[in-house]
Amino acid sequence: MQTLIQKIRNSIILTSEAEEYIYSISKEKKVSKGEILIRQGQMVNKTFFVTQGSLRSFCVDKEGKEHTLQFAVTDWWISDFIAIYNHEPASLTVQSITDSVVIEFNFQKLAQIYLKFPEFELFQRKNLERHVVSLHKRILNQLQLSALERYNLFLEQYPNIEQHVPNYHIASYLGITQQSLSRVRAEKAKM
Amino acid sequence: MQTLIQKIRNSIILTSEAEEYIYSISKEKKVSKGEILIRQGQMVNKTFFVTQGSLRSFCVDKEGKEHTLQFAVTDWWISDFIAIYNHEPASLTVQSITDSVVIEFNFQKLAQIYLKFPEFELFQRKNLERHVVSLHKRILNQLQLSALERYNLFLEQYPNIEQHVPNYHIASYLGITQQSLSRVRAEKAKM
DNA sequence: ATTAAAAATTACCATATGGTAATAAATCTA
DNA sequence: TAGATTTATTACCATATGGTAATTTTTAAT
Repeated sequence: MQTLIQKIRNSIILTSEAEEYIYSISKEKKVSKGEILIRQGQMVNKTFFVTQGSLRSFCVDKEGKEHTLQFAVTDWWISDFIAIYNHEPASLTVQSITDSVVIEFNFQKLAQIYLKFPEFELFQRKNLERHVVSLHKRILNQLQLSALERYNLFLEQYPNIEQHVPNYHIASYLGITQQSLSRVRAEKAKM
Repeated sequence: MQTLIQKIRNSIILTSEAEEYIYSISKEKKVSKGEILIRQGQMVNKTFFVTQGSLRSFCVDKEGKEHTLQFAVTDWWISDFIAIYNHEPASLTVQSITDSVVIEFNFQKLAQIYLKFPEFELFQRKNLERHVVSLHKRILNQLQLSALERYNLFLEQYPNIEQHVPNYHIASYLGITQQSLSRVRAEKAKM
């Protein structure tokens, strides 16, 4: 929890009232490997801040194949923003990849923070700006890089995740099959 | 310009002082087809709001191939947010696809609006939230849909753009070559 | 330590998409 | 309207990635 508070203080001045409010609407939660926090098809009203471990969000297509939208490691937020924004059932599943610790927020209560403590608008705008930039980069990478290049970039961006995340999850993030990733890794090893 | 003012009023209460400030930091600009507003490699300090016509942002990879990140039609913003956010030269080119009218903002002056008129934080947060959701969808579509499915979705999302935008731009947005798009269209026509 | 389960690799062939090039169609311009 | 230019299509073959399935390796459980 201290890590989140610190993160907030990096953007804005956090009053003790606001800090108290944050504590009042959140709770720390230990989740074990494989546990599902948001399930595709169900209504979503939670957002999670990761303090330990790693999680991912993914959708399952009509053929049953999984596609990973996001990996979340320490200090990242994860939820199904599409569902929350559109007030519709989750199109994503959020699952813990390792034993993890998250801070769970009720989304509606979290949304009220902007009314009660308007300084959080700035905090959130900064978060969203950063997020938009990383999504733009992801899209450009997907458009112009080969599977090998995308994999190398992934290893740079998530230097420690490889030990914890099975390759087929990485493949589903990169937009290739696990077999293709395996081939890519074999080629890479040769070089 | 009225369309932007109206858009702002949909989110927040716009004081006359704020409205005046907006006028003072912006200028309407007519741009003709093919004109380049931001050039890859140069420093960026402008953001554009489209009131008429359509534009696109794209990068050119090492082999000279273009990859379209975004199409912007009436009521959309376009710039190179990666460059602005990271204070680095443009990685994108922003080009007018048709004769268009845009409102040009100096980005630094626009950024000051949050200090002068904090209500704009809410306005921008809403914009960014909507944008994040559409980017999440785009990534999921890219991961799970075939070229044909992505093309059909594109036609739904940009129902009128097809008449104005050459197919090779659409192809570069979908992540395929123009020849592949042509094949996809031929198959589609058969059905 | 042994067994079972999960994950990763490899091989084979299938398929979608890419690249080059030629042609056709559409659009622009004088 | 004629000619030039741009855009789109098509054909051919090449290549990257997908799908199925068998095998090996790693991890987890008893």
